Amino acid sequence: MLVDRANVAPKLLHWYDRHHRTLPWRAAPGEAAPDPYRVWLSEVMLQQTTVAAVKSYFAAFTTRWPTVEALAAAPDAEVMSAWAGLGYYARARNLIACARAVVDEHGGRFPSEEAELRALPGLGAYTAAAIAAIAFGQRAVVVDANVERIVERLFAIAEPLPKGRTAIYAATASITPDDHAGDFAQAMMDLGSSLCAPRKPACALCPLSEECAAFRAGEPERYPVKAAKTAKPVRRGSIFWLEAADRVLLCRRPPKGMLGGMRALPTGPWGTEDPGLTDAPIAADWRFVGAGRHVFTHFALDHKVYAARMESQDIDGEWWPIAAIEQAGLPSLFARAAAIGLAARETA
DNA sequence: CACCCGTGGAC
DNA sequence: TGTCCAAGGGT
Repeated sequence: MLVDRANVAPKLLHWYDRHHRTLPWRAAPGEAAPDPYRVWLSEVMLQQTTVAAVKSYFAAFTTRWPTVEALAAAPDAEVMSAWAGLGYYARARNLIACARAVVDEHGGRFPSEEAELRALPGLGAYTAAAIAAIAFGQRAVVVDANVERIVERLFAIAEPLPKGRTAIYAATASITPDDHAGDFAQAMMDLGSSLCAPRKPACALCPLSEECAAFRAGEPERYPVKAAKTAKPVRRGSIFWLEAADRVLLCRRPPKGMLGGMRALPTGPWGTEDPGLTDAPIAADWRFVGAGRHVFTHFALDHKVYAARMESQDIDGEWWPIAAIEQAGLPSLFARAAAIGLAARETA
């Protein structure tokens, strides 16, 4: 027996009326659509990032830059610093570019058509569809990891990703309603984050269990089917805490690549061997003050932190007041290294 | 298509 | 402690 496609959206939307999450960027079901700027900002922040992590950043950004015009007018460095700690920093670079494109090319208003949204920096297939549906009430097929998992279970699609995406998109399209596509998409997210979770789905409470092929087959946890992961290599590097007159030397990372565009502590390239003091910014009386491991998406970095003082500030870089190091906008790796340098300073 | 790109919480 | 993974996009 096939899934009764016509039943899915009504059942899901009814469940959403009762069980929807209340979130700062979201309208309650049936309410007027929220400000497209806020929808866009939240969707970009939520890319591969948890709701819990996003909340404080969303509040800070919308307080400081309430409109897309305000954000477009902000200096790059301020936006990058405000994003520090949230990760995937290409999103922040694209956020700036997108805000300026909306102001310069669209008169400060986000386009309402999915295809036009898709052409903006940082907006891929998912985000463009989500904004079109949530902010503009368009019928758009919104497919993220939650939707993929739910749809694979509903239709028992066992073909591994990414090859299975074609079938998943078609199946999602077949259950997406003409009206309330925004609520439908958000309902799928809420269902995926609660009942239809990756592990131990709560099928007994699920409004779609009667329609679900995986549930009827007794194997909901079979999905999603994923390829095996490869082990993360370990790289090694040194990070340098160089201070002079109550300031510490910071630099800015190259615009692309790891932590691109972010303020940072000096560090050489990261490789398989411990570089020691090879890439130190200056010859000095360096002392080892601590070590750590930071795990990135596709490698881990074992790093050592070295500290030194010098008399002059005669070296290229940005001499940042140590007392304000928390405001430097350092990504987590360097924020932790700075904490090590700071602690060593107090015991020196 | 395969690979690159962060982070912190849950288990 | 290790593993998985969260509202993906760019190249």
